[in-house]
Amino acid sequence: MTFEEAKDRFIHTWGTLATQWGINRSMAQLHAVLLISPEPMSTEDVMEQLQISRGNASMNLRDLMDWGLIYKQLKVGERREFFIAEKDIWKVARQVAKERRRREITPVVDVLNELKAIPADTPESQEFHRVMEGLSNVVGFADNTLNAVIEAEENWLMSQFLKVFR
Amino acid sequence: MTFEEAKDRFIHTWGTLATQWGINRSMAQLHAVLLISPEPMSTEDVMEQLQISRGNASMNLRDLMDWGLIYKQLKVGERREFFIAEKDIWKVARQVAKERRRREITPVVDVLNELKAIPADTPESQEFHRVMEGLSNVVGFADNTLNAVIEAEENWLMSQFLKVFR
DNA sequence: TTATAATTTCAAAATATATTGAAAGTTTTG
DNA sequence: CAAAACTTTCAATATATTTTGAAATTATAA
Repeated sequence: MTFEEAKDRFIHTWGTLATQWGINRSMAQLHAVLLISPEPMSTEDVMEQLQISRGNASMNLRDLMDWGLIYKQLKVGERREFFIAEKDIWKVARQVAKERRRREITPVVDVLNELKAIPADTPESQEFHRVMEGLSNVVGFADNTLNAVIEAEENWLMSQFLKVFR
Repeated sequence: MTFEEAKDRFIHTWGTLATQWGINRSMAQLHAVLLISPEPMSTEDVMEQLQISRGNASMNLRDLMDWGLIYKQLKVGERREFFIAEKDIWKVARQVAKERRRREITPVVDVLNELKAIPADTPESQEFHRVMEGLSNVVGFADNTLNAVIEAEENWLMSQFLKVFR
């Protein structure tokens, strides 16, 4: 496999994976392209590399900035904006964990807490209560895990984790 | 909030959450309905409760069985098939972790290993190599975490985990 | 200030995904 | 075996999501 093929394969794989995660292909591929670029890239650059429209590039680059995965970079004497990706992959993971926690876990925790409070008098509502309790535990676990990733500023915590579950 | 409202809220919330995770609404709602039902339900039952078509119910019930989240149950003297959900929520979590690992993590691990092997001679390919190494580590971490959930047969392992990251 | 360059917005079009429902298939019963 | 009861399949339809591209907006330079 040549280097060019490898790049394409990575960009393509990243895009496919992302769609399974509710992230659109363009956004994932933009991220992939910027991740492996040693140089800042302009909007034109990424448009050309991925063969996507200006609007698409603009919107998804902005989303990537909202996620904290890429930054704008200005070049002196250049009017255009350039973009660079966050290259610390653990930081990327922390950002993603943080966003997903905020968007997906927190609302569910709130709903489950509300639903746990429903009186459990009939067989039906008792079953319901049991299920809500169980889900609370599992979601709490997911929440803890994401938090562990988010809070892990130093490597020792990560390596300790890896040790426990070797 | 009445019990009926709580049920609806749960079914709706579960369906919404699922779409963010690449699981379709019907499948998630079918799962929710069966989870909180103390009794086995027939296809007709779930069709009526969720107001979905026969084909939709049939296909998604089958998918849920493939995921190991629900089971068929036969009633004596009944010709129809009934369905019950796996009620052990930790088992549900393990099943989901197992499926997602198989479908999402494993293929990425393979691709990354392949791409890590690309010679790193130019600045571009060196950057590429660095990124692949970093991603390998992060994906490896996700893989370990999912494995921990999958392998956790006993509660002590889970509680130990929770302790580490309190 | 005006012209120019670059970026953002958003309605329309394209694409992808989910759902329906009727026909085909399967299993059970008499 | 044939009829009835039930389940599955899949082409057509509906819905949701993504992408485009041109117009509007904003920022910079002359």
